[in-house]
Amino acid sequence: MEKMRLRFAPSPTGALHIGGVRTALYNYLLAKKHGGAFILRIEDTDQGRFVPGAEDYIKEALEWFGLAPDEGPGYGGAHGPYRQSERKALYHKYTAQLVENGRAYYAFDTPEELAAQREENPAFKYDAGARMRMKNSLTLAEEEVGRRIKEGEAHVVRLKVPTGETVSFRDQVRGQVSFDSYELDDKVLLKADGMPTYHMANVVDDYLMEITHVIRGEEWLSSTAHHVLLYQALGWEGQMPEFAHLPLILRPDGKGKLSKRDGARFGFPVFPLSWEGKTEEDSFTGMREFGFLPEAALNFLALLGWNPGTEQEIFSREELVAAFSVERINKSGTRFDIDKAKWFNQQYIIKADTDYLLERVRPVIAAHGYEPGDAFLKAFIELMRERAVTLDDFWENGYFFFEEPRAYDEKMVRKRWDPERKGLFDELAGQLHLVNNYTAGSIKAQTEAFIDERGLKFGDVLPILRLGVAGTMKGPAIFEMMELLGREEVDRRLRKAFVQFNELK
RNA sequence: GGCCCGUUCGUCUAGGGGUUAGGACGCAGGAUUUUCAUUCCUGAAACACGGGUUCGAUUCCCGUACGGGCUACCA
Repeated sequence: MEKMRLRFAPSPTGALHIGGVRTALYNYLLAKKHGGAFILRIEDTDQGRFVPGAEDYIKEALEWFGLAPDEGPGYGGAHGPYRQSERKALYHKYTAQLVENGRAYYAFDTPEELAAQREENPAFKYDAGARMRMKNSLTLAEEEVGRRIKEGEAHVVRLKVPTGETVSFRDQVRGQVSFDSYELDDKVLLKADGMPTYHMANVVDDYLMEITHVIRGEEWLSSTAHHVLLYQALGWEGQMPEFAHLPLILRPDGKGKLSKRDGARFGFPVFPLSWEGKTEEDSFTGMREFGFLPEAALNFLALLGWNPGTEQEIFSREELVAAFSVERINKSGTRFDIDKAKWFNQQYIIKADTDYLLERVRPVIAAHGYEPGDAFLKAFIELMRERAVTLDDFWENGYFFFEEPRAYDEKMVRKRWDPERKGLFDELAGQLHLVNNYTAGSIKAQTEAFIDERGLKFGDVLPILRLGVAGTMKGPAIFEMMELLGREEVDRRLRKAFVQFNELK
């Protein structure tokens, strides 16, 4: 069997959203499963929508997820160039061939004229029924056409869709899909600016790059009929790739496909990495910056529209490669569920290697101005990992490991603190300060002895220590926390807290 | 509007002519942890509707409804 070759072909029009990442992932998984190649192709044929930096963003995002392409701009490969803007000559060659064979034609109708047509008739389609009324090489005399082109008049090349045919193809996700050719319009193949449209470029490149399988979003399903027609017109039916159209990723409320705005609208990231747009409206927080682990995000994404047929939920990239199959891709649209994504992230944080987490938590803490040593940070991570859903939570829920509590949980202080007992607690603090060997075990033993001796209950003392040290009732085991913080720091915090508790009361 | 695609708990899904319709997230309750979280247990929660076909349909067929996509010299 020939080598499998799959491509991910985004257009550099801005940040790549999560649906695009999933498309890339599925392409990657299928390629790797069969020892094939995963190719990145940049579809930069729309000069009006080109956004500088978008290509780098796409590459960085893929690499963050561990989906580095085998071929692509900057990655090498024998089928380049991998930017469509650098392949213009190819598209010209094949469109010329199509015109010559009578499968395409030149059209001189201006955008304004077409707009006017649609104004008049909103259902207007430039198709077999309309083309003989338009200004093109089918209706104009040959000399006239030659003259216009020679004089540099703006023109496009359009596909001449045959009449009376049924165009059908087998989609690997949806099965047989058919269209009557009279439904199909004469798509523009080559634009007036000399760039190809997606339809032309995608067919030419997939053929030239020997792409065997096309996995893309469902938004392409309708135009696949045109692509099939193009393969036929070019004489490449035999080399036509397999198609698999993925269900769309829907907004959390199910109203339409997920779009750029939805991140801001629903308050969570729908992009892999943050993006600095020209305006605030055009800037987004990424999953990375939100505190997601790439492995977790990838795992979550893989299960959005595909399932292994088993009850396994947690998959490493390697396991995904092994388990993936196109047959198990779902047909229906899928909503982006941030709660599930967070759950995956939490699971990954709990199970991650400490050293791995160390490198990811360090910057989170450093962002707040603290650069503790590895030993401290590792101990901190072990204490906090079950309490963090995102990497940011290490700071949010554990900042008191680095600085004094910003505030005390007043409600709890009022509930647990008795001003009469300040002396008693000062005494306890004093005893703890003097404990030999400041470890969780000995601090605990000393506290227990104190409780016993004074006829107290754990509930009288532990919450007070916790509140004094962390300010909150939420957090890791109190004695472990105290050990990590150290004798002097704990003593300072406790003394200060008891004074403040009296003021609060 | 036209064409194409879809429809199992709130969400992601398994399943498939006869099942107590299974799992996961979330939610509720409980156990463990004298906090929180984790972990474990329990619970509520679904086959869009109408016709067929069939001894029997959630499952197959046809409609309807609903949802989505496309309908650009955007991808």
